[in-house]
Amino acid sequence: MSTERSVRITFFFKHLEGFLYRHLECRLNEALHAFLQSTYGLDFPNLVIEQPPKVEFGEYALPIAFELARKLRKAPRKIAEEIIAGIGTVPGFEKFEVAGAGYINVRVNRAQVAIELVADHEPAEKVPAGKVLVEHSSINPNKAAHVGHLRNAILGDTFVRLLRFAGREVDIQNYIDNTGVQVADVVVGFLHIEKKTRAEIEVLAAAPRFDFYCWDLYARASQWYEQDKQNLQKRLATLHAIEEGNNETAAIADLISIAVLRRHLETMDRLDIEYDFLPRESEILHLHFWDAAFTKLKEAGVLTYETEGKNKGCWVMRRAGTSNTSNTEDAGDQEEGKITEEDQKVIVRSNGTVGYVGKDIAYHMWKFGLLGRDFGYRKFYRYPNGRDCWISSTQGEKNHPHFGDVAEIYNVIDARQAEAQNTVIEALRGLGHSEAADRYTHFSYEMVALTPRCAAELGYELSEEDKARPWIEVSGRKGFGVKADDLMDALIASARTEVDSRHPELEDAERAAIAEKIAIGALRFFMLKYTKPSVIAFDFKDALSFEGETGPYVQYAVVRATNIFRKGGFNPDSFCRDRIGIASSDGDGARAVSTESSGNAADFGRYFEGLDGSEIWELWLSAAKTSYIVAQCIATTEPAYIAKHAFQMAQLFNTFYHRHPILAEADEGRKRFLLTTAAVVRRELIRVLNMMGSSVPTAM
RNA sequence: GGGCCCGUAGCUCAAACGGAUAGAGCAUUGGAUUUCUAAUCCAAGGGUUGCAGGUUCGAUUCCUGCCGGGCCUACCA
Repeated sequence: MSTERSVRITFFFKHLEGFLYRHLECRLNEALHAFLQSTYGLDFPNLVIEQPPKVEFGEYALPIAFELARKLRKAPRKIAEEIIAGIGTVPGFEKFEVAGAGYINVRVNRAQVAIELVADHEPAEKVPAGKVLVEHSSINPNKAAHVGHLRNAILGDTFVRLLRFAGREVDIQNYIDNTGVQVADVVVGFLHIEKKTRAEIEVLAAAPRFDFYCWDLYARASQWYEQDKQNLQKRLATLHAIEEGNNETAAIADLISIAVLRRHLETMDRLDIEYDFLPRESEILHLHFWDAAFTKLKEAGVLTYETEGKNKGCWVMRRAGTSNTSNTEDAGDQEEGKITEEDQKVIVRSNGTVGYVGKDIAYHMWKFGLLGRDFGYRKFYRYPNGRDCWISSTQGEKNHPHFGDVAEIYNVIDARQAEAQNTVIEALRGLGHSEAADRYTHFSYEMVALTPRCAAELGYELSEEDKARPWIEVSGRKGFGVKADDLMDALIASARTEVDSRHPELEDAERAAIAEKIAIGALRFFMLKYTKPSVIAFDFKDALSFEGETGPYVQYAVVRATNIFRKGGFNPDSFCRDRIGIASSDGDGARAVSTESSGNAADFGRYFEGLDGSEIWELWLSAAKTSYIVAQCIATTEPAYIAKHAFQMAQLFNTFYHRHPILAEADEGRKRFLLTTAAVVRRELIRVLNMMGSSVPTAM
């Protein structure tokens, strides 16, 4: 395990460039991998690299020696020593040391990381080929969006931003189910309960917050069905008329769904959430996507025709998650591929109509470019920034962007639909598109429910049983829930009260703008701080909080950093460039930035020494982790990590801010170092907030 | 009945791949230099990680069983 070998190993590093946390981790991984391979002939496909519990232990920790102890029949400490002796030097690392019973703690070259950060130099990544499609929101266009939809849209939009940060090209789609029962119910409400004419509905649809009107009407329609079961016939007739198209009822349904859809886009635009394309179920129907899919599904034997039992006359497929590996003894008795009734999912009903899973299969074949058909496209909505959002249409415009035909898809859909999603995946697999199925991710998350207390606040009467529940599910049918716009209004009003009392000197418009940024920042952070499998039991008290682990806490850290530069007469955005600017042209910052003047990046090493230095280093380290966290978020489809990261960095910054009065610092070199620290952290915080879809107010 | 998810401090949540003393926020209590500083900072108390086994050098994490809760399980979408 000579150094010669180490040098040779070094030669094969794929990630020679980069000194940020993520690059160093990759390089450490490769160095270790190569060493274990060449020395012990062992291959570890996924080596564990941890983060030590405390920064004093270093930046990385390797528990590998414990794992090797058994295989090599040696003490872990001994193995750890061997590895350290054999691995030699790795660029960017300063020291490997044995700790505890056999950990290898790894220290990085702090100054080198700092130089990289100051230069804001992120080496070009090898980005996987192909486009990514993220589908999110997908709100039924029959009533106002509520808190549950906010969670969906915020998760989806943040994931899009994370992917784009990682260099991926992303299409954002919002699937619109405009021909289903939910829309039919509102149509029934207008035509049969309120007995409105088309002209009257048109007037209502043009009024502000038409979706709120529909919210109530939808709940009334549900009640109306319960009053008299005969009324359900109206629903059925309406549904048929809508699916059929080309009639007055369908036209009214279209006008309603379009108006509500516009409201949804406006609501989401308040959160800076945009879409590229809105595929609608009506086009999946009218452009006969299903026919094309049906033929292929039959040919591939994915669908089977039932000739008896409760699903007689239906085309069914195996429900995902049910086992088709029947006991071998039984196999002889049963026909090949026979699915028990319980495990059957009806795709085509006995009356020949297709259910939503079938339509979803066709839609997903289209997404991967496997259907052989395409939508028509027309422009639908223009965002304030000038970008267009397109919608599906039977007859489209000639020139339109190319949608679909993507390499990977992520569907942001709540956990209740896991089985349906998995059934679509299995259908793709059954069609022989395993590689597509493997790149199909159901981005599953749990619902937003309301705490019993919150429900009571909203004026709902609760049974004793309900009061004892941890949460109560939102129900559109009952009109039970918190509307997205109402929540945003409440947040803005609450933030506004605070801003008014803190900054009476500011103009009204500026105070309004500040309150809005705080409100949106709070909301987005709130929806992101919970991990996906956690049900959010919504409560106004938690959501309206602007202190502690919240979005405004992070925004405030940035405002504080900005204040330092303003008071000091510096430009925070160009501060780092001005420090390092001239020197980094030959690509190697470490050498190029010499120690010609104190306060240069290369000088930073000494400021990281000692206890005080280590504390500041922890802040730099956090700032260096952004791309690492992003990669982790994408790999685990978990945006919560980015919120956690933002909070932790802000927390470290606030401590730093409190401990070091920067502008009062007498030592010029040290002052510049502290300013650079603030500039770098500020930049990273803004970057991370942008990924979470929020921006920073001018004052707080 | 079957499938999926959850159970961690008084409350709300973290702890990717099994790893070092299980961490935050809120709430409670006590403190913070007229400063770039209070939407902030520091400190204290608070834990048998639902229960019982198993695997492992090591389990909040993996396996089995039980207890408690949620969701899915329509010729609805």
